[in-house]
Amino acid sequence: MDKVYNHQKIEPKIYRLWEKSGFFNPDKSPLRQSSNKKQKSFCIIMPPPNANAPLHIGHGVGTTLQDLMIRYQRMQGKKTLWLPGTDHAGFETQVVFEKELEKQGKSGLEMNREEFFKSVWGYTQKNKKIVKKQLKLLGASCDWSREKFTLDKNIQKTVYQTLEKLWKDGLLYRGKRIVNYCPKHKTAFSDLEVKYQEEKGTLYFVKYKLKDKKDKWITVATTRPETIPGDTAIAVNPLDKRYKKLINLIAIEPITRREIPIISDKLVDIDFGTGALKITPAHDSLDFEIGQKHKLEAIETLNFDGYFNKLARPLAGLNVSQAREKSVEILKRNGSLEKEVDYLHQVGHCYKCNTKIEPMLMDQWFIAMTKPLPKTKKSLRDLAVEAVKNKKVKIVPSRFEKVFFHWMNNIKDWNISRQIRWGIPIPGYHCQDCKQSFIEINKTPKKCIYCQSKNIKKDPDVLDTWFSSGQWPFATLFSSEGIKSKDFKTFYPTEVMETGWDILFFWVARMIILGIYRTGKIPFKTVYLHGLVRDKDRQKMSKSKGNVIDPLAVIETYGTDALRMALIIGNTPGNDIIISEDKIRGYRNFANKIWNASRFVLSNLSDYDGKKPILNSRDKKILMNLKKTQKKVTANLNDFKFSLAGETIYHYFWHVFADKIIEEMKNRIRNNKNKKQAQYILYIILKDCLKMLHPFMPFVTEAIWQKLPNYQNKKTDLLMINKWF
RNA sequence: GCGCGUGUAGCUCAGUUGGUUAGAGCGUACGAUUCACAUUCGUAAGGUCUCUGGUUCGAAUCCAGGCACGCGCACCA
Repeated sequence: MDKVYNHQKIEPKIYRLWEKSGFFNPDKSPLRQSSNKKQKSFCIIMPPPNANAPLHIGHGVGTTLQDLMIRYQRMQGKKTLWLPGTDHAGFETQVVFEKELEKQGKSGLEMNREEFFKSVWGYTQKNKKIVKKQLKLLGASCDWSREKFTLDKNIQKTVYQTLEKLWKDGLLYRGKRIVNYCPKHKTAFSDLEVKYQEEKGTLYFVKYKLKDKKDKWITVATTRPETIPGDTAIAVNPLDKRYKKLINLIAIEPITRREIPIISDKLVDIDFGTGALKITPAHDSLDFEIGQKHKLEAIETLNFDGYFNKLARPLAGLNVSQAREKSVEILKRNGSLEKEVDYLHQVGHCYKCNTKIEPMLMDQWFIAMTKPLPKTKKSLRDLAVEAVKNKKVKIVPSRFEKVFFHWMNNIKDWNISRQIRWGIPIPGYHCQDCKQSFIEINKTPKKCIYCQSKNIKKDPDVLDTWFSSGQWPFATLFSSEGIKSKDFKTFYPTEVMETGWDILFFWVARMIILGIYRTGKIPFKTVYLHGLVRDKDRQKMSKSKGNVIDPLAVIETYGTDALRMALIIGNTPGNDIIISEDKIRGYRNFANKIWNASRFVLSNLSDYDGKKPILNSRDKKILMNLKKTQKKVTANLNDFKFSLAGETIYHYFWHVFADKIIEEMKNRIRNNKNKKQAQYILYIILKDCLKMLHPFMPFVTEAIWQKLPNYQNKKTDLLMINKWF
């Protein structure tokens, strides 16, 4: 054995050894056969990394924690499956890819749909390979024979079937609604993709003259005077005494001079501004809601390219900020502007490019979240809330359950269509005659299912990525046989979903919703939410910020085991962690400590026969203490307290075993005092420590295990599949 | 507005249902070392556990409130 642990030399060899054994595959693991018939299964579906970039250190956290659980459970003798895969990540990937093109001086617009799709496909395939290589470097013991991609044929088939089911159940509908629209990316988003930022704005108090009542007016407060040409009413609260007499009168909109009614609706906040609200159904979601109720016209004055059209007359051809300036100018000139007040408010921005989101009226596909399922009184939301409420799905840490309920209570219908090119196409069709839309997943329809017209058009949009990844837990296990497949029966519901808290709504909630809806069963029993890795300035790591740490570089310098340990210790669920090189170096030293302590023990076992000698009470006490440590580590692992488990074994190995026990036994062996007992104790503790350490630091422990003497043929070849205590 | 989190050693963070001298990594001081390991060992310095009050035999831990920072959600136009 080398004097210093050489991770660069050993880690690749060990991974090859594991892969060659085939034991990552639960069907081939020998621990399975040696256990009783009612063997429990343990399955984690890996959150699929986006196939658009190499992994960053944040992925390292998830991968490490999952591998830790998987290795521990595998050693517990369970039929253990960790299923890997990657996500095509629709919008995310398209953005990254277009940036790449830009760097090369190209543009995605030069390509037609097929060419574009093909080049992105190639791009993701390349990244998939990199991701896979990185996962292996991290020591991931996942079953590569079951690897999946969100665009695999079978996955897409499952996704389509779910879509069809939703359609047939009346939960998927085509509707013209206000959606969040990014004028730069020219696509709609769900509510989650909008980031609100506080901004200094101006609240304009605008006078609308009353028709037939000279010199009388009603004043409304608005931050968006440029939308005035889209106004189709003014609304006041029915309880507002100030305006009671004005209800049902006609006001004159001050830019294009149209006549609009004054209506009453209890959604209007009496205390805001003047208590009178201008209603622009086409460009505001509350206004749209009120407009629907009162059957108001929705005048779409803003085009999808971000410029106003001729319906906004004097503002036509201007973008939003230009139009705002111009409208204020007009209002000032004609005496309609009562006053301007500085105003701090939250403005929605595109989470990717920070462009201001425009609420726009668009035809999109929505999933009804609060509508009852056929023959039940329960909605998709109800099913998910119920599962978490009665602890069928447990969230760790539990405080996120509150957050989950809060979000669920406010949930709105989910817009799943995206006006981009990379993703799973929506199998939707629009009839040009009767103007109705429908879903058809099995064939290309020839005519409209409603009016039989042959004048139908394929929907050009793709599905929100989260709609497909929201089905990941069962889609990955379905293979081609769906709900009857063997893997699905064996491993679903899966045991743990390990992911970051930042995608609790985006992903976890949707998996619970779609999992229960499609299979009737929860997708996983426990959700473990790890913290985000942040840099020294507490910034979230992201490629666009350029502050990512490349795990490859860290692994090369300090080794995977050191990195893993640094990511586990001090990392508690739901709390973010800051990773420092010093910490990683510290655990590199620990790996070396394990190596050298083992080297010492092994070099002193040459004349030992492996038999258990009679022990005195002092030696028994030492072994009792070992048992106590095992119990503590086991309990912590069962309780998702990985940091504590890691600290416990770290402390025991270094400061009890190496510092105290080895020193004592060293003297006894040298002086030939109870030498056999000393050798026995060293051997037993080392062996057990390697087991305990293996889920944390798989490489160094396996490498040493391979050098352990094999007394009475009792040693299993690979530590990886050795039985936990 | 509603909700959540954090505040522990110089720095970054742990602290398991309240229970002896509050821990880790790095850093600091002094010393050791051909004997498994300088990626080492020993010793030490360094903490009013954010503040105030309460419950308790006992509180970093539970409760109430204050201060500071961070975050999530929300149709206040």
